[in-house]
Amino acid sequence: MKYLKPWWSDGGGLLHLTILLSLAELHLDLDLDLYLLLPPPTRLWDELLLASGPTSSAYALSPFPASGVWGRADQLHPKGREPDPAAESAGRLLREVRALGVPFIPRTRVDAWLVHSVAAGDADGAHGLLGAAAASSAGGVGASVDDSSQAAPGDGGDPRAAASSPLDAGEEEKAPAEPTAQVLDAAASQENEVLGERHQEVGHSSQNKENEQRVSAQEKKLQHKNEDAHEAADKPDWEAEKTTESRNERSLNGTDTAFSLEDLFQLLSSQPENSLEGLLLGDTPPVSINDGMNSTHNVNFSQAISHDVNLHEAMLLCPDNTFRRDPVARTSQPPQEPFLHLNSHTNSEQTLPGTNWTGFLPLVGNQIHLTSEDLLHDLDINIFDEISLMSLATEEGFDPMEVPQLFQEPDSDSGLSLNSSHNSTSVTKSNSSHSMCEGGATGSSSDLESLSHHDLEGAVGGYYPEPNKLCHVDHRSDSGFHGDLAFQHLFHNHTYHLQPSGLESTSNSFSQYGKSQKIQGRCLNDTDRNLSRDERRAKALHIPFSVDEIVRMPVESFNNMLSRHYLTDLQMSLIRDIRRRGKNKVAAQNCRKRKLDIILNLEDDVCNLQAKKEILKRERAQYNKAINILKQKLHNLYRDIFSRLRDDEGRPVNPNQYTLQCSQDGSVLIVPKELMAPGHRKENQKGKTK
DNA sequence: TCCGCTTGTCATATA
DNA sequence: CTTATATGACAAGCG
Repeated sequence: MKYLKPWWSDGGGLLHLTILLSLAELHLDLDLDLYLLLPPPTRLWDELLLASGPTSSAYALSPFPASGVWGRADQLHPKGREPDPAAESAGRLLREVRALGVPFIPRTRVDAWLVHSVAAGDADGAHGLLGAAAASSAGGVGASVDDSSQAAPGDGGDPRAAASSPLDAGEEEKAPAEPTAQVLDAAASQENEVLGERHQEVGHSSQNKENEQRVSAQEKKLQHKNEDAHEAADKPDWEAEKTTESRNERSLNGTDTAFSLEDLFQLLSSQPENSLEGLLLGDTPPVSINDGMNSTHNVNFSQAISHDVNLHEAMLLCPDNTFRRDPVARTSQPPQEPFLHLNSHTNSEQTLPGTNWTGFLPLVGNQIHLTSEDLLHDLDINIFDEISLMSLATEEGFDPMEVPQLFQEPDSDSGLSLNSSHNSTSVTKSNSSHSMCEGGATGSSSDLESLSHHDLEGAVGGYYPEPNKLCHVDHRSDSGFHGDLAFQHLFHNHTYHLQPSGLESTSNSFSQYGKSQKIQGRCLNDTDRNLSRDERRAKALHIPFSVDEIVRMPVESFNNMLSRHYLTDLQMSLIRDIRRRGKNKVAAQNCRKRKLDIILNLEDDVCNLQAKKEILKRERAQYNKAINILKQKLHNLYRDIFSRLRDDEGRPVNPNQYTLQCSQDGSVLIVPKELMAPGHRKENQKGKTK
C-alpha cells in the first residue's frame, strides 16, 4: 500500500477504502475486493469495516492526507475487529453504497493504475497517466472512448474533465467530482467485459441503454446469486469454468488488464515502462456505465472477483494454459460448431499447423506427413475410436453390443471392460492393461484404442495406413452427415462431463493424465481431452451417468439409479468397474495418506523418544554426579569422624577395623567390621554406642 | 538408461 | 453372500 500513497494523498478529502469482503455466508463464494470512494467518514465507514469481518481484510487509506496514516482499516478503526457480520449486513451495505452512487471498482484495477502512476514518478503524473489511459484506450483495444474523455489529456489527463462523458453525465452529479471517481468508474465498466461483452460504441446512447440492460441483468443475476448458490453448486462446473477459462485466455492475450499489485510490481521490475503502460492501460476501454442507482456496482462486484482469480492464474500459475484450459468449458462452443473447431484453440500454437479438421479426416495421412513428429505424438488415437463409436451411435440400428467388437484386438486382452465377457475378473484384467490411452506416447499397445494406436505408431515409423483404416470415420464424414452428427455428439453430449469438483480421483487422474495428454491428442475435443479413461469409456458406451455420480453415489442410490435405467450387461459391467475403480482409487489415496501420517507420527515418536532418552541420560549423569559427590562427602565425613574418635584407652580408632552404623533412633554406633555379620550387628551396636 | 516417486489398478483380507 | 473399505503389490508414467 505504501506505493499507492503518493497518488492517494492527492485525492483530498475522500475516504479511499479497499475492502475485502468475504461473503461466503451469502453463498456468493466470492471475495469482494473493491475500492470504494466514500465521502468523509460516515456510518458506512463503520459498516464497511464491520462487514469486512474477521475472515477478510480491509485496507483503509486515511481520509486525511496530512495524517499519513496507512494501514489496515481494522487497525484504524476499532470496529474492524468486531465479529464477522451477518450476510444481510453486507448485502444491505452494498445496496446502500450503490444507492449513494459511490463508484467502486475492483482493487486490482485500481492497483494497476496506481502502480503505473507510481512508476510514472509523481502524483500529478498519475493523473495524467490516468487520463492518458482513457485516451489511449480510445485508440486502443477499447476503441470506444467518447470524445469528451479524450479531451482529458489536455489538462494533464485530469479525470475530472473526463467525467463529462455522456455516459457519466448522470453519474457526475451523484458521485463526487473526484478524479479517481471517474477513472474508477471507467474501470468499473471495463470489468463488465469479463463476460466477453465488449462495448463497441459506449458513447452512443443506444449502446448505453444496452449497457444498462445488460447491467441490470447482471444485477438480477447477482441478487439471485444467493438463491442460486445451491443450484450453482449443482451446476456443471463448465459454466463457471468457462468464465475462468475465458478470463485466462483474455489474460494471456493481453486483453485483460486486471492485475494484482504483486503482479504489477513484478512487471515493473522486469519490463520497460512502455510495455508496462501498454500492458496496464493500453487496452483499457474507458467505458463508464455507472449511472448512479443502477446495478453497475453489482456487475463489477461479481466480475471483480473473477478477474482477480483470472489474473493470478493467468499471470503466475498458468504460463502455459494448455492444461489449465478447462476441458468442459470447451463444450460451451456453440452447438453449431462443426468438427472444424475441434482444435480451434485460442492459442494458435495448439492448433495443428496448416491443419483444419474438415480436411483432416480424409487427408490425415498427408497431414501427418506435413507435420512434425511431435504432431504425430499429439494425434491421440482415442479420438478416432470415440469418433467411430459416436458415429456408429448415430447410425440407425446401432447396437451397443457391437461396441466390444470395435475394441477387440486380436493380440491383446484389450477387450477391456467393453469386452462382451461378463466375467468381471476378465473385464478388470483387461482394464488393467489399459494404462493405454495415456501410455500411447510411450508405445504401450494393448489398449482399448489400440487398433488405431497401432496404426498411428505405424505412421510414426513412416508407414501410414490407409486413411480409411486409420480413421474409419472418414467415410461417414465424407457423407457429410454421419460425421457431423458424430462430431456434434462429441461437442454436445455433456452428459458425461468430467466433474472433478469434488472427486479427488478425477483431479488426480487429471494430474497424471494431463501430463501425458500434453503429448496426447490435441486432436481431442477439448471436452474429451481431460476425460479420464473411464469417462471416455462411459461416454463411448453411452452410459447415462457421470463417472462422478457412479463413484460417489451411495449404494442405495446407485442401485436405484441402475434399476431406473435400462442398461446392457456391458454397460452394467462398465459402470460397476468404474465404481469399483473409483472407490478403490480414493481408498488407495486415503490409505497412502494414512500410511504417510503413520510414518510421520512414528517419526515424531522416534524424535520424542530420542529426546526423552537424551533427557534421561542427562538426568542419570546428574544423579551419578550427585551420588559421587555424596560418596565423597561421606568418605570425608568418615575420615573426619574417625580422626576424632578414641577408644576406651584413648587410642585413635582404626577406620579399617570399625565402621559407623546409624541406628533407627538416629544414634550413631561404632561397630567393629568383623562383627558386622548380619545376625550380630544390632546386638553389638548398642554396646559400642558412643 | 536407471532410479525414485506418484498414481492407478488389482487381488485379497477384513468389517 | 454382498458390499465397502483397507492394504500390499504391481505396473506405468514422469522427472
